[in-house]
Amino acid sequence: MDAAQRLADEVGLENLTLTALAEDLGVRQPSLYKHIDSLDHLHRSLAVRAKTELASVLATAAAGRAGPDAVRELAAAYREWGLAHPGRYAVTVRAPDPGDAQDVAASAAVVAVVTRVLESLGIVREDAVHATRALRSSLHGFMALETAGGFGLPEDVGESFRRMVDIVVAGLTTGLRAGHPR
Amino acid sequence: MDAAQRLADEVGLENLTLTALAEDLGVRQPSLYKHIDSLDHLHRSLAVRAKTELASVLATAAAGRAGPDAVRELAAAYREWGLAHPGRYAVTVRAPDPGDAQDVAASAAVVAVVTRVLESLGIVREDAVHATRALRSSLHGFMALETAGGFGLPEDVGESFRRMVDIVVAGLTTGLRAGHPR
DNA sequence: AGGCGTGGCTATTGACTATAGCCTAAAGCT
DNA sequence: AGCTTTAGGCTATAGTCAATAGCCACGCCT
Repeated sequence: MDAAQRLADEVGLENLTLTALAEDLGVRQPSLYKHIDSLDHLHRSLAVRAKTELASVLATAAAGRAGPDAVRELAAAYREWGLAHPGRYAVTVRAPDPGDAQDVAASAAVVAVVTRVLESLGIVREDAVHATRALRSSLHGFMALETAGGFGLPEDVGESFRRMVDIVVAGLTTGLRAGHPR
Repeated sequence: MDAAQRLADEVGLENLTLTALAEDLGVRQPSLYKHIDSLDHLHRSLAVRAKTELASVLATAAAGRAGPDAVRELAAAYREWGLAHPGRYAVTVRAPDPGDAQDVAASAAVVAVVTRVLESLGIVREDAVHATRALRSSLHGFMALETAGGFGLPEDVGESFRRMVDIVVAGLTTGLRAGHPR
């Protein structure tokens, strides 16, 4: 698992092949099946680890903060971690199989951190679900486009990220004061 | 190309194999190489088509509208088109090879529509670049998570999308009035 | 009639996932 | 001490894909 994680970060999740992993471990490719059921199962295991790690990173970043400040710290930690560990990050996006309790729990842990932070913005109940989706979408979309090389223009990408987070924070707090505009 | 597009929408871009496409066309797999250079080249061609189509869909949706209303219409059209044509949508995200003029132009066309709409919100110059990135990130992130099955909770996903767009619109206009919070 | 381009085809290679079935060495039992 | 089980390797092999090489037939244009 450790080797798989490292390899995924190095070569990208899509290039994490069992052949490459076996070679990395100095072992023949079929031997890996003594440890995993399938490539998909490997991805799932990596996902559980990565989601757990991400939840902890986010929780640490937001610890002791509240409101807009907490959101900004969380967002910054999210992007930093994702850029530092592209393989791990890619696998966190995988939705869990609803029957897989461990994976579901790991996914929920990430969502829980975000929800807690939004709570500190005063967003609760079913508003929190929608707000969490909005924030997650923005963060993930940015990462997806950034790592896909989607931001061609010379403007600073970090600056864009900070501004996006500010926009979302402003929108979330405005929405609270004004009700939900339609 | 037509068949490839249709197949991609039906089975998903990742399952658009040359073998399947050849079968669909009633032809042997190597014969396809008389028409395309590689699978990657096929993706690139599909991308140019899809980006062009998306730009036109977005332009139509936003035509005759301005301000927040235009953004909402554009966003709704984006999601609708993406959900209706998942294969086409997926290929839209591919960043163009900088040396591929056609692909670069098609990508720019999409960005141009978004930029025009943001202009009608009063966002211009280098602010527009950051705002475009923010809006695109949100829209794409939402679609990516939605199509990956990432929204497990029962809350209405369409409602989440509308709220996210409202949040971003509110954030963009607030940011204008208040300067850029940091 | 000759020449050529278009668009098929078979055969084959090489990367990859996955399965079947064999072997060995250490662990644990009696 | 001797037997058995199990963990973890291995080879061989099948099946799916993309991709290349090289062949052939048809139609068109001179």
